[in-house]
Amino acid sequence: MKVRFAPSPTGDLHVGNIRTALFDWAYARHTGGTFLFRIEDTDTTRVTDEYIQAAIDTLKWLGLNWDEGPEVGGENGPYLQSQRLGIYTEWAQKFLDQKFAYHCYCSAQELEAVREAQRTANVAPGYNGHCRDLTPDQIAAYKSEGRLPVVRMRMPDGGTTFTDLIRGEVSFDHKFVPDFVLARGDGSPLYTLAVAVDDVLMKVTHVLRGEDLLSSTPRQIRVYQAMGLAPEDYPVFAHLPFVMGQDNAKLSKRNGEVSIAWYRDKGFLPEAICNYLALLGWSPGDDRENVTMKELTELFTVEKVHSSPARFDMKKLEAINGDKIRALTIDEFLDWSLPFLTKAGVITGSADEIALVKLALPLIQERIIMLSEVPTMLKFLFVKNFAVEEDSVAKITDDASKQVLQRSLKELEPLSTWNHESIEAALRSSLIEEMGLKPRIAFGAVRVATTGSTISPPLFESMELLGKEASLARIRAGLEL
RNA sequence: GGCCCCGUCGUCUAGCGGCCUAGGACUCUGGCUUCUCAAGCCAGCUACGCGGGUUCGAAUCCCGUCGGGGCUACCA
Repeated sequence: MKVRFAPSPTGDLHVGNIRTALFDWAYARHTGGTFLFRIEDTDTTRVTDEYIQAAIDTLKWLGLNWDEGPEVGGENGPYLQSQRLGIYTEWAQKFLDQKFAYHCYCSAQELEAVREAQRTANVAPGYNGHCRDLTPDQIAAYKSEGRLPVVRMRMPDGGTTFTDLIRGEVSFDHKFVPDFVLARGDGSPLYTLAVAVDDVLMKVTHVLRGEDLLSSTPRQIRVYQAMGLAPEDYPVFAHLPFVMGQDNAKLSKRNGEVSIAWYRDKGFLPEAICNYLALLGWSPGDDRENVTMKELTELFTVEKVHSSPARFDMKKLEAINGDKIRALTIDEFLDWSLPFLTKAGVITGSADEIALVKLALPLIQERIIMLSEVPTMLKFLFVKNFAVEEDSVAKITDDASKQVLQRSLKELEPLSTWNHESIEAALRSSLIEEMGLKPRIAFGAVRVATTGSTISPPLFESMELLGKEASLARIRAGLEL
């Protein structure tokens, strides 16, 4: 049992690609089979080395490790189609020799004219078979014109029926599957050739891919036949439903970010992304939603995959990400947070800073949904030139607030033990009990003065970590505003 | 246009002929809790696209219809 993920990196891997990769991976792991990763870079005008590397990095970051493919190798390599060109040429020639395929000399303009005519005549579009049975004279004539022929597969009469693991039996009448091109005029292979040849040569048994490829399946099967494969040896197909954007269109930059890099920068955890994506078009069958990667491999089966498309919902992803963050141990949370803090310039990475971060993280673990919120939440602890946020200044310049700060200062200065219990006790008895203020009003003023914002981690714990000296200094500064 | 796929709350889904006056999660609304923001707890809103069958009985099976999507490349 071997499952493959074979993207064509014409851009950054997006949510749909990743969902496919995830299902491929989970299915392989579930069955104890092999997960093969192959790069389909036959479209040299659109695939770049950068995108290929990005695809590799993305899969690694997500934890979707592969058993065969780039970097890890394997006995069926190479795993970049651009390095396998000779193989495709060979097969194309074999198909030519066996008359399964033929040279087609039609020009792009001629083809377009045929299609145009078909459109207006309202008949099934597709290649009209013009070059199927050219005479030697005709061929010679085309050659003398300098035309470079493409290799075109001859679709036999009849039809193709196959059983899709997700959709059941699917049939195509060959009247609607025209002869298709295997190799370009310059000899380079097309997807239809390379994908089928590689799946056979790499001994792939299960093809899980996007439903956009459903109608190209008869063509792949035709190539298997031409390669001499017995029907029982054809790979099994399962066409995954789309992941769509909010407005029912395919996911794009317009309706939500699609690049996985964006999610990583925002501070989404790989496990949250995988968990959420797993729920798009699949469910364990009960009410479970929060699953670890390990549980996913245990629970995942293609039979449970839907046939209908799903819409991507950022809110749900965020909710799951929040859950995953809360499930982290402090050390894990620390490891994930540090890069965000250094990148934001909040800390430089010294041991003292890291120690303080570690003490502060428990305070914010249940109040954030993305790691990118960590720097904003903890900035007040590290900032050198402290200043109250512009929007919040007005909150502490009124007389009532001044009185609160004045009194706070008076109560806190003499404290010999500086921890959240002693701070709270001092402030509560004076501000709330003696002055008779509402907690949210009184503590709100102290919060703005010490953290610089109306939103912060719990106040007394924050002040404890900030330290007595800094806390008092900020309150004094607040009084000057 | 042709071919193919799809159709349960706003969204993701459970449901595979009676357990469904349709369950869960996210969102949203209201409340509780509360030092802010969260988290947590409680409550509420809202769905089987439509029309015919089959059946004692249908979200579940069949047909039609409408709607959405994909493909229709010397892209994948």
